[in-house]
Amino acid sequence: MNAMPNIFDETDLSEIFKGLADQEYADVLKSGRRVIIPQKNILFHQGDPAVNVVLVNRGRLKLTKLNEQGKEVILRYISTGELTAAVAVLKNWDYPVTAEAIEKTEVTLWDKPTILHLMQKYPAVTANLLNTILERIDDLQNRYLEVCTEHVNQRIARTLLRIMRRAGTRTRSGIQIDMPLSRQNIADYAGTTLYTVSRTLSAWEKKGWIKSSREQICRNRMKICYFVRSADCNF
Amino acid sequence: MNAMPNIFDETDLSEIFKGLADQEYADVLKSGRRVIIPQKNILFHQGDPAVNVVLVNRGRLKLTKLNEQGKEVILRYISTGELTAAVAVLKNWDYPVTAEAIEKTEVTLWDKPTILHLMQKYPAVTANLLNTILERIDDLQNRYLEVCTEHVNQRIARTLLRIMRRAGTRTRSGIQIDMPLSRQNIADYAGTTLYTVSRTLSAWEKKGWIKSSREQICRNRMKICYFVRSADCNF
DNA sequence: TCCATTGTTTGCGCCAGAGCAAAGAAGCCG
DNA sequence: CGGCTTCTTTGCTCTGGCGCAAACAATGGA
Repeated sequence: MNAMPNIFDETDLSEIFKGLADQEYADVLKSGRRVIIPQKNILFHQGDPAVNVVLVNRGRLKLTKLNEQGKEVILRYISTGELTAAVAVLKNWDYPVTAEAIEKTEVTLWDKPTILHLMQKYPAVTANLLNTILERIDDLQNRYLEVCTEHVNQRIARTLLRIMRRAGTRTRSGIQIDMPLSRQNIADYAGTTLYTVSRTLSAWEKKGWIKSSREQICRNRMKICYFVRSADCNF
Repeated sequence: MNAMPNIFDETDLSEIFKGLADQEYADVLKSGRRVIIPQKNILFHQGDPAVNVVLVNRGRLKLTKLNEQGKEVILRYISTGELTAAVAVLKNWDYPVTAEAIEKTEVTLWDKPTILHLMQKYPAVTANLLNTILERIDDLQNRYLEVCTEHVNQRIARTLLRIMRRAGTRTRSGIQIDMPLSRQNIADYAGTTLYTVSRTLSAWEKKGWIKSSREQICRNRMKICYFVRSADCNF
């Protein structure tokens, strides 16, 4: 019960709650089930029947998709206040992706009957859900265009900028990504390889465009931080 | 007025009308504006303010997206009975793509107030709209994975299969694509180049996997047909 | 019928980027 | 502190696929 104030603080800006009165979203929240997922644990696997719509209250999920040969891409990171899996649940699909917690993550889960009920009770929930989905389409279309038409270094740059926009904090020397992000992760996001990412970032570092390290500014296991002086990155 | 029976015949299976009574969808249809777009004409340009939701009554639209350097991809073909532009209109965006009629095409257009009104009046319209959008997300996610992880020949094969699934008719010798489809189109859809597509198709033709020509089976200007013996295409 | 236009094929060269291997570097744990 | 694990870097090689150029093929219009 004394956890309630935190809940509101942390999910205050959530896309799903826009337009709801305080007590309404308390209702929405408490009709869901709260779960803590330890770092590196899987919330759901690609191919599992889609049961729950997911809201991230705290932490971050990585959504990945595998092809038949076992090659992987990162479709998206889901950060605090964001939703995922709505599409699959509403359509009675299997999850089309795998969701892994890249840090200790707290989520709220609603099963299909519950979310349908909420959508009916609070039209704003429907609208917000729809909005979320529409943004994702736009993002995907853009990234599809990019991966079809642009060179690897451009895609890597865009990947960094995208991630910074959603997980970056300003510091004196630039914008810092504060989540664990390996070269492999960047490669999976940009549709390239570990080696190419490493070479590209090294080159940029020599040019002074970025600074990458494992220093303690990021307090995760990997402690990788990227600093990008935005003036030099005019993509 | 004597056009009305045709209207119903041709749009009968439309995704937007599922779950509506006959007179209800008559109402939906007639609250839209009918327009004929000649072959090769543009219905809307990427970057224009998104005004109308579009239903294709007859014919086919090609949705393309350009990047800053002028390189193009085909995001989708919109065939008879299918919708497009709902996302952009609902979000008050500019159209994120360009829509061109690849044959003489008849469409119904609804502006934002009208479509909102219809969505309110007929919940089935909302549901069907949402469904359409969700299918598109899934398709995009799959294609994004493919373009990131698969080789060109696989992507070309998938492109053909995808287009055949949606614009193919069975014949004695295989499945025939009956819409104008150039090597460049296939390239833009698969994220590769004209030359690579041509070489790949030539190779497949030598193997007897496909037959491509400009014969009169397709009665469009280009008259290109692809026959694929499905047994040999186990992608 | 002939010419202009539009689409297709194919030879050739080149290079961006993949992939392997092997050596660092950083963090973790006992 | 030392050894193990995880991540990163970089040299080297190789090739898939791009892109030009030029010839060829089909269509449509005058």
